[in-house]
Amino acid sequence: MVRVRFAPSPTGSLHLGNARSAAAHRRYADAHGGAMLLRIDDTDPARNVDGGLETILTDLEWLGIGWDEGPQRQSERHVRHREAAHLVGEPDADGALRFGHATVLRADGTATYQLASAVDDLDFGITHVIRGSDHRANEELQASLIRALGGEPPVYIHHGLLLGDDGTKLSKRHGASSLADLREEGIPGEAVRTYLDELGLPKHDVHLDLARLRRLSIEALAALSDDELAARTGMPVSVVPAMRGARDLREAREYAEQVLDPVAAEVDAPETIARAVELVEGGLDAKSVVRELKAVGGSLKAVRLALTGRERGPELAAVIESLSRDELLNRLGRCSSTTR
RNA sequence: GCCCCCAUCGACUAGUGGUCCAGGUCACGGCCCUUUCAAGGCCGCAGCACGGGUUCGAAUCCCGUUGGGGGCACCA
Repeated sequence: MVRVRFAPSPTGSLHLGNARSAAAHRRYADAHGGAMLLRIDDTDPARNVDGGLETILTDLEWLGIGWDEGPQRQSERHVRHREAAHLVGEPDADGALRFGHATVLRADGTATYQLASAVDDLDFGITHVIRGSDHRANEELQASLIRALGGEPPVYIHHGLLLGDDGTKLSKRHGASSLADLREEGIPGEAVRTYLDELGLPKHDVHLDLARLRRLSIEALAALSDDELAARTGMPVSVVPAMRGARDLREAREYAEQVLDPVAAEVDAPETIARAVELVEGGLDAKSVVRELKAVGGSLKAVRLALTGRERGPELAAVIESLSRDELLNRLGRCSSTTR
């Protein structure tokens, strides 16, 4: 029975590297009919952030990644860790316990990552440890610790790292790389999940490809039904036509707001506006209205301005389609009266 | 400095000795669509890091070089 554990530290929103690891664990467990344990590596009180656990749970849910056991906080296992440290460690001059060259228990009695990780992997019957190559050097120590405790070490699988633009290990300083950042930017969770799954677990490093992520965002949006798109953006279904073509949820919201909240604008094209009013009153559909306006050489720009107050935005036909007849006449009428 | 890992278009990759004068996707460029910005459609550019082997035959195997990354904490 395969058992893996995803073990983030509660230091804030997961960055893409961690998220990639989470997705890889889920996939590995599923592929082998195994289980995934969620473990919170919070042995260092100094690094723990308030609400750190909740943030991680939110991130995982957003990605659609579930787990089978946990969350298990390492800090809650300190008694067992201390016991194990005394089993294998040697006291040093500062009152800490060491195993070989590594400290396993600090002088204040708290376990270090090396110890806690090894003990928990052993106690929870972890069969495969999947992690980035930045952990490669930890394998020997941790395996030794487990053997010293009378256990059999798991299989260690190290994969290449996710690199930022500068070609170094992705970290907070690279910016816009935490899940919270991406969510803020309007990238749908499933686009991120797809991207992470595409990464797989190669041994070589991989450059973070933001362009690919944006591409997947466009595709994820295209795959959403009208109702889903409306729900995700918190906008009424009626304005969905105006949101199509947006590249992310934030942009979709902006498009919708343009239609929903027009700003005042000077429009100087009375003939086009009058014609538009006629066409709308005539009950023509959006596309036909646009076609007819074009046929008479009307200024579509003026119509857009009249309807949204802006010079740019979603395709005019989509804007018209997103508005009710009354609202269309209202906005067009308001314009023709102010320009006359 | 020492130890470890890796190496196909700009990026992500397919490719595991012949079917590869290397295929796909993204980016990029051009065209079309669009009286806006996108989205969409079509076409195109571009690569096996280098040098030695092994072999009838190498992107695929071996060695070296170069390049890149990671580690060398009482951080995880």
